[in-house]
Amino acid sequence: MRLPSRLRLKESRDFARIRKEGSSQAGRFFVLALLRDDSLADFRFGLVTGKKLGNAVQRNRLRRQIREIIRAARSRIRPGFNFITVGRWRAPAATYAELEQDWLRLARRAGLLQNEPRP
RNA sequence: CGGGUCGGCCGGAGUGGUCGCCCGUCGGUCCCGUUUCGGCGGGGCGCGGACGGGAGGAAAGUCCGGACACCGCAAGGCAGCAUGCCGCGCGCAAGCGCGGGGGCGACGGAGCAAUCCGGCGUCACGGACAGUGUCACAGAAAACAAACCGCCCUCCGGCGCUCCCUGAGCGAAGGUGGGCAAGGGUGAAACGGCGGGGUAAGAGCCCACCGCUCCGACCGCAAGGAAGGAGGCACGACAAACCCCAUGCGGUGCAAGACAGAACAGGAGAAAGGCCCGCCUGGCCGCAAGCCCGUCGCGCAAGCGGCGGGUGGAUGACUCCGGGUAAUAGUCGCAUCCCGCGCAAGCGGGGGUCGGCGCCGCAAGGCGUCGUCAGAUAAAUGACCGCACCGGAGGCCGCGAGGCCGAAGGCACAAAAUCCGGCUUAUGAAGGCCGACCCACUCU
RNA sequence: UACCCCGUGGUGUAAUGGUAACACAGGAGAUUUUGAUUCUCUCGUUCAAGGUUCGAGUCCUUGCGGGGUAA
Repeated sequence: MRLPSRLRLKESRDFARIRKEGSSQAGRFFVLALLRDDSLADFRFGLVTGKKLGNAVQRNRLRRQIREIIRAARSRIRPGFNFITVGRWRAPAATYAELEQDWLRLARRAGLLQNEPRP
């Protein structure tokens, strides 16, 4: 399953809108915020890795790992959502398995995941 | 010769599988235009398409300099800033390399000491008789000489002492005038040091040695050094205080700047006033709006880099420099025309002209290289799994020396953002080179 | 990415190159029957490391940390 950058949220007003009007779930390593948008055929997502998380190398690495988690779960993500994932300060020290477990738990609780994979 | 510790320098991180990200080219597919129905052109893409390419030595910090762009075209002056021993080399500059000179520091040696010599380390190392300023506390005195305690002489004084007692001699405290700077002690720093002579006491007052200042044969391209002579000493420190001298620098920064589309809103013409990115000499003038998003700038470029072999010089290695060889040169800039697509910026293709440099050829004309292939923009270059490597908790075998298995964990610092040169800081595995020290061995 | 500022007790501010000062807060003590008030004492690597200087919070260099601006 591919994950091109076309699905990325890039504009500041999108992020602000989701944080203001959407709902959010907080876990050990991430904060997941999402907002329904039925005009979308697919979903769109944004990533936030603030300066508290470390230097550029650590932030880039975390972002890639989140991207990989979303790519792996893409077939089960319900369409019609904009969501953003914010890294928390503990995340750079965690392993990939820990990050994936935490993110999936948040996504399930937020109702982002469906049980049956989409074709 | 071997081993070890510490420091410096070079060196930039193994391998396989599955999946993914960004850019380019070529396909595939859908749509649009056109069509002589074969195609052609363009645009889009969600294709589990193909091929090629895809972070660093510091990409970092932003401490300097340059390119480039704009601003008043950049001229002069003021202000401000930067640099600062000498020579050579490289460089546009910042700066770097090598050599030399001088200062300072601890150490070693000589000497009674002052001081001198030596190698090592280190230095932002122009100027303190151009001027101004500062030097706290302590101390008598802190920058130009002076004198608190003190030493000495003269005179006054005279409560004391001695003697052969109407007298004579000695004389404390205190005071007047004068000479001196040895000693005291303070301080970061006190107007030379040590020894001798000299003197009422002293003093470079005189002498030897040393230091200092001036002159200086001679040496050196120079910074500077210096035999010798003279002066008896006068000349404190701070310019990373103001400053002076010399040299250099216009300012702002790719969010520079150019353009396109869309959106938005009134007012005015003179004057007042405003603007021109330190100020002046000097100019200009409708105001407001201008974010974001998109296109360009933006990477086929610099006489740029890499590989192999050999040589001379400097250096501790690294490295740097000189000359030669490999080695062979068709590209660049600007203007302009045509076609297609796109709302447009622009993109793609083609033609011709002008200018510049270069190889081959008489000429028309032709030619070809080891590479130059990061270009994102909420920002690509990775994720996961395995094997290597380090690591050794713990376990097993053995009488023992020792051998075998092996978990956790680890596998640096850190990621382009307009480009380039330097500086600084971080880290630096394996392997290699150099220096200092220690141990062992051999020889003397 | 580029540029510009700032670092002094727990907090907010001072300090011509010469003993780091003031207020509030905290702690201990005194006064008071107790408390408040008042008084005394206490609390510092001046962000770090080098350098200049006799002497550095101050001057210089390099780092570290924080903040700001970019119609």
